Amino acid sequence: MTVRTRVAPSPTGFIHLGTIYQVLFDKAWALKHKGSFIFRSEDTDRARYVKGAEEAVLEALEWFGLRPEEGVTLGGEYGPYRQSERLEIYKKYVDQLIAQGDAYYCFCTKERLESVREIATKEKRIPMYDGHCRNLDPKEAKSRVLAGESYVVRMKMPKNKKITINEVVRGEIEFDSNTIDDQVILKADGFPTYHLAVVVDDHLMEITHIIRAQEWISSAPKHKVLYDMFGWKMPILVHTPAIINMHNGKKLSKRDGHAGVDWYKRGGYLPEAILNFISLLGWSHPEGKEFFDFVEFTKFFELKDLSAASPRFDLTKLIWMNGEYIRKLTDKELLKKITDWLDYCIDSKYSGVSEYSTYWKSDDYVLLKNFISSLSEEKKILWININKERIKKFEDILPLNDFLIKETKLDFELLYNKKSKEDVNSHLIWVKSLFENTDWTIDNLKALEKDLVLKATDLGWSVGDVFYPIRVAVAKSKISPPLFESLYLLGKAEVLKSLSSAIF
RNA sequence: GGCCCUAUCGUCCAGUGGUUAGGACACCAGGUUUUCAUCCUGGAAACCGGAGUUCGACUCUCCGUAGGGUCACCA
Repeated sequence: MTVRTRVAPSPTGFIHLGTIYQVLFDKAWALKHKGSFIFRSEDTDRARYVKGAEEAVLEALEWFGLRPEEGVTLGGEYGPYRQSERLEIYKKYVDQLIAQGDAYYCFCTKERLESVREIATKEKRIPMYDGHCRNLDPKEAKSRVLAGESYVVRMKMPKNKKITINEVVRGEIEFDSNTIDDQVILKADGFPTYHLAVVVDDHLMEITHIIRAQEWISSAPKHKVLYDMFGWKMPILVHTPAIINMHNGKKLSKRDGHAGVDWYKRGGYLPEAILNFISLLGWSHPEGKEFFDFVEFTKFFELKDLSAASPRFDLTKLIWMNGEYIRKLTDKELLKKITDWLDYCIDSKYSGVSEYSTYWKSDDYVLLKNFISSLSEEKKILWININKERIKKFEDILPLNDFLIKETKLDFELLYNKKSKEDVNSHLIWVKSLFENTDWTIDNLKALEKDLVLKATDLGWSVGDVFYPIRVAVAKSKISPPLFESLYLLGKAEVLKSLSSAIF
């Protein structure tokens, strides 16, 4: 039996990190068994449909290297892969269920259903459909349908039955059929609901393993009943842990800025780092390794090793891991990625703000881009090199390079730093004259740096005291990337200008 | 509230019927360094509670408790 897994997102335009998390396992499992991973679009909710959303999903999957083998826009033998194009198919199976007496027409209005729910809630009962149309005479119902009355179709949930589903991670889970609603399977607009469509499609597309988020566990018995009604074999069920937002303890929702893939793209996270990190949520490498790529993950991953508990999603560790991945890149690779990332940020219309980032609306992207293109190849590499071990995600590079890309203001108090104005002034005047007589090459500057260290000892100053005022005068901050490399990149004219304005 | 799932350091994961309960991030301290960062060394830090089974339970069972999920003509 060929393994076939699938992801079936609703094309709403938002790509949830949880989808990627799920796909990681779907894709890995299919790959591991030389099977196929399928992308199906569950676009049965016309109200939420967003144009271009399917392409966006695909693009995101590709960014992570989790490309489906088959599906929407990709083609395959089991199409169409868009549920809105499969209406006739669903209709056929709905009719079958009605004919079998496993489903029935329901003419209840939304208002009636609402009031039923309301009363139930008030009386502290479970808000469920009251079965008003369940026992309507099928012939009479049919004639009302033919007469043009608006209707939905509901599945006839059996009474007083134990429904048992088998789940790979959690084992057998038992449900009481009386606690499960007569689910609507066909809506008034002729579209199926998720429950019907997913069962029909998974069966027809010969899906062998349903790997999806754990919030679906409670709908599994509904699906099980449908499979039984059709006389179909249910695929193997696997439920991945829900990712919990550690700030509020709830599952990561799209209201949480960092739930969307774009947030990571924009912040400058590497897809391979994200993948590595999330694969460690609910799973661990048998050898205890922390760093591994997707291919290695696929090799070691087993569905049964998945944890049943829901992990809290701690960005801190991802940030650390992303930094590690950045440092593994060559200077050239990193430079390319940073420039691509800048282009992405500049081109993107996105203007969201986030509690985790304050740079998203900044013009700094353009300034930095211009700065980089103004550098010679040799300077570009030097620049990336001194930034590499100082950033954990690309966006960190913005504040770090403030003084290189724009006018920044000098804080004299910071410059003097409890020393006398006279001492600092005379020191800077002296340094300035040294710079003036220096031919601006990196070698000369590094030599000068060495001289200054020696000079400090002569003068009986601490080495730090010698460099501190230069750093503050030029970088306008007491922290900066390596000083002389920075001076070199800034250029002689700018450096002298900064020193002049620091001397009074 | 009904139903379902879950429970080891602050966080993510290991772990065995008898262990000094292990690793990573974060944190703290020290070292390297002209700042920051990187890097190195060390430290603090956990088995939700109560019964039961057992010679012995963090590990098995039950009951609590807590957290999460789900109860739509959304998926």
